[in-house]
Amino acid sequence: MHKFLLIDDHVVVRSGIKLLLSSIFEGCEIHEAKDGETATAFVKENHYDFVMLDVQMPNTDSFLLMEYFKASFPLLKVLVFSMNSESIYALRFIKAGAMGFISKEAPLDEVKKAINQVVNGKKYISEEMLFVLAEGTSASNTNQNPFSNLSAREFEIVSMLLNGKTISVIAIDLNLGISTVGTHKGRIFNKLKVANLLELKELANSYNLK
Amino acid sequence: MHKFLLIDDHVVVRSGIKLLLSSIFEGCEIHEAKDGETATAFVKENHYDFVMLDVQMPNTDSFLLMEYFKASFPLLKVLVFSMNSESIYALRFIKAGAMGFISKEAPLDEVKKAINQVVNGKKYISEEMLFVLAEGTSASNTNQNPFSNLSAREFEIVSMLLNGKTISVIAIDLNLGISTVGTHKGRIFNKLKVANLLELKELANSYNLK
DNA sequence: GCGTTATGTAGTAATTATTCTAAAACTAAG
DNA sequence: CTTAGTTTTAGAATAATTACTACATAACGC
Repeated sequence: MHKFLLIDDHVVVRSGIKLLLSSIFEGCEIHEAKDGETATAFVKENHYDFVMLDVQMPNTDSFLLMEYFKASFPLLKVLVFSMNSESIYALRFIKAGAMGFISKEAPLDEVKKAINQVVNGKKYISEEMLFVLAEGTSASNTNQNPFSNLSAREFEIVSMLLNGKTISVIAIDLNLGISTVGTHKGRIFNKLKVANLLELKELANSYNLK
Repeated sequence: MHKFLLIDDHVVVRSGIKLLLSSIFEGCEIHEAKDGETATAFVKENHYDFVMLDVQMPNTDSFLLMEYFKASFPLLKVLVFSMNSESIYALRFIKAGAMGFISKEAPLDEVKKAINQVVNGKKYISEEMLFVLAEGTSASNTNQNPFSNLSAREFEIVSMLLNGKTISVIAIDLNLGISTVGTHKGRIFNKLKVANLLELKELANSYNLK
């Protein structure tokens, strides 16, 4: 009989997934954890066919949790699902050993497919994810951290941007023309594939960058 | 027979709620809408016992949707549910005519209670909500949450800013002049005592606001 | 070494954002 | 119903940012 662990802080989400799982795997056993602490307690005591892990939970760093799972239970299959389809996260989770990554916005068929694949020990990566992965690896890029592709100057400017400095302030600080800093900023945004400061900040946070 | 409308962009959430509703109201009819457009089409064609409305959806301003419901179908009962338990939203939705507000983090019993109340034409307000309401009305307004000092429009714009939208995009979205939005933004920054978007984001995060 | 690509630098033009001011529109209190 | 305060709205002027182009160097691949 199948045995699953659902990790998500929202009751309704858990109910939804539970319903879905029950419909696919008749009579399966499903445990629910509302945070990382509960989850770790569960995995220590049980053997699960697979674990569904939500990305965003209060009081829980789900990426850390993922790493813990891989370190302590290397055979545990983890399917990560996220509110935002943000593929930035996806890549990191896959690299950290997740068997799949699916957005909560995905159609039901897609979710089912992902679950089935993972339960059968196959990796699941969505179309769009594949695309992003291809982009990322094609550039002979074994660099896990996108920030390491920045030049020294760019990195210097990134930190200042992350500290809330505007390009004109940065220009003064570094004795550069405003448009010079602007050019750097544009190139930084291109390299990191972010559209605005908030996305930059988010990306930086996800890499524990200050 | 009961007839409900679920408005939420996530399939799993809808499944969860659907399951819950079916368990309470045997044989009820449930329609699902994944965005505001679909939702408005539905309410025009049907009479619902009540509507469950998610706060955060892409391509949809749920607050605007709420106002539209109240304007066009004053008798329609709306139960708003939100990812973040933050009551700032709650107050605004209640003021705009929602019959209740419930967090997705709330225990199942609480959700059931809320649904039952609203279906029976009673308002539902949770314990913590009541507490906050009391605080808000008391004269000594040492409001813990600076965001509650924002006007409705300001609040609307803050959420959009936090979603990475620029002033000009917001202006188009809301059919306002660019300088209007700029004025709002300036006042928001003053009220919240932040100097830039990153600080705003940080403040918002510290109050668990999205 | 030589071509190619990445980096650091700006000027100029176009686009966007901010500030200041102020008029309606609305709300609440008297 | 009037008045005082708040909110929502912009125009105009100013300021800041971005986009595009350009060029000199530096680094890199073969």
